[in-house]
Amino acid sequence: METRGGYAQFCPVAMAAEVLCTRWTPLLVRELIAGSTRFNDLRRGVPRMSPALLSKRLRELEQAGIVERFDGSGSGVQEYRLTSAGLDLRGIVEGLGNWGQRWVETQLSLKNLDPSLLMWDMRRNLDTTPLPSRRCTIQFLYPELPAARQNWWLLIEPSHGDEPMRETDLCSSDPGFEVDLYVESDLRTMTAIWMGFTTVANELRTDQLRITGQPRLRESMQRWLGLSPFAKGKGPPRSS
Amino acid sequence: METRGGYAQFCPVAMAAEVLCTRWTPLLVRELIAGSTRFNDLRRGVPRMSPALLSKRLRELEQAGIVERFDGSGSGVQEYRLTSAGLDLRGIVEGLGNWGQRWVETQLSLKNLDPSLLMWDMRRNLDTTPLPSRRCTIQFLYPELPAARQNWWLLIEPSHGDEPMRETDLCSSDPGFEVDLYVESDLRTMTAIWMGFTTVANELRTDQLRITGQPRLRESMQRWLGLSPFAKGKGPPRSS
DNA sequence: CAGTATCCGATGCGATACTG
DNA sequence: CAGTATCGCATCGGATACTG
Repeated sequence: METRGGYAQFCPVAMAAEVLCTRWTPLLVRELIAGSTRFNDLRRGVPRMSPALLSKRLRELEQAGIVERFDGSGSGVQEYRLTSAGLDLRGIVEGLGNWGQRWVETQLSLKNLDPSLLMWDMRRNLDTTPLPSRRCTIQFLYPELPAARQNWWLLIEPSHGDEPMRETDLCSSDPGFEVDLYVESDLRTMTAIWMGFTTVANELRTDQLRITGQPRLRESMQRWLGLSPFAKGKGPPRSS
Repeated sequence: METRGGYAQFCPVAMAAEVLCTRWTPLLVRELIAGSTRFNDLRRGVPRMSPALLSKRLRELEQAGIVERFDGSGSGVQEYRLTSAGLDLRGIVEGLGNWGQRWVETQLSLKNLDPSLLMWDMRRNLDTTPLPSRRCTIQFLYPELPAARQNWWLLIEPSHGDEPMRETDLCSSDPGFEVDLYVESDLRTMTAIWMGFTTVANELRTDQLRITGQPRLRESMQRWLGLSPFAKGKGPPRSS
């Protein structure tokens, strides 16, 4: 007798749940929807998932017709892209996120802090329009964390001509550029801002957040720092 | 080290997936949304789920603030009702169902036939308005099935005054009333009709479906038999 | 970098039986 | 009817190491 097989129900909810509702899968799909295409980029979005399992899930999604794999630009680099069926999952993942944001205790969310995840998410949703067009380097500090996770650098490359999309990089070791802005807070505060539970202004006021550096960058932080795609009444997870 | 705990991510998708994406849970929620409130009614919607697990899931959902349990009408009968947070899951479950209907191979759906589930679902979605206001008894026959699952009776109680909602019952043993309509087909055909993959008229034409009894009931079958809630958006948008 | 191979423990969950 | 108790196994998946 098969244990733990499918649901053996013709109901479409069952068919969908069978592929989608296994461990890590919704988060992986979220990461794909958000625009990551390469193995190690995906890993950054689901840091505690083992590579073996990630690989397995990707194969499952491929087989389910949700993901397509192909060689990215020749050099043997694999890329994973959502198929139409996969893209069509966006509404469901958004639904999950919105539901979570609405109904799960804020306190509970803020029990699961993770700087790498936060920074990776922030990097993806940066709004570079308020930024000067030269290269910007913004350093984040979380003094309460162990040394290896205290410092993060967000690099926004110079804008080329009228290309609107600027390259951004996230580093956890000093890239060596002069820093334009320092942002310091505890991880919980920064995460709460990101989630839309509070604001930059608010936390500056109570000194939970300290910013030093170029006034222009400082003033516009609430704008260039995006918000989580699920922060109150916000739109879909932005892709790239 | 904890194995298989939560995701430890602050992302709301993770928070939601943690409660919702465990085995059987989406189907259980579907059943609750569909209106079942009592333990054994819920069981009929998820027949292959063990009572122990059902009980466990209900407790989990209760703890997650999705379900509320209380005494139904005094007699110690427990009822399970969705809270506001639970009702708010409707969009997600519908999303899953619509996605499944659109993207999972029809053939695959029709591999998982289950007469009790089909009949239970049909009973719930009957449209009684085309039916005469006296009691109606409709018998379904699936000749290819083992004896115990061949025969099903749908009882639609007489309508009282202008009460629009009529009591309906599903029996798998002869209730003894005179039968107004016999419907005979293989289970696959009936399921396909229910899912919106084909129509009553179509299957009558090819003799996959045989109906005998009162002409009025026979003619209106496509109407009084509802359709699966997911039948609307059917058909994968072919990769045209 | 992009994964695969192997190992193995915990546990999810299926089956069955039992209680008020 | 409405569940709870118990058992046991398979499998899920975490950790680690290894390969092209």
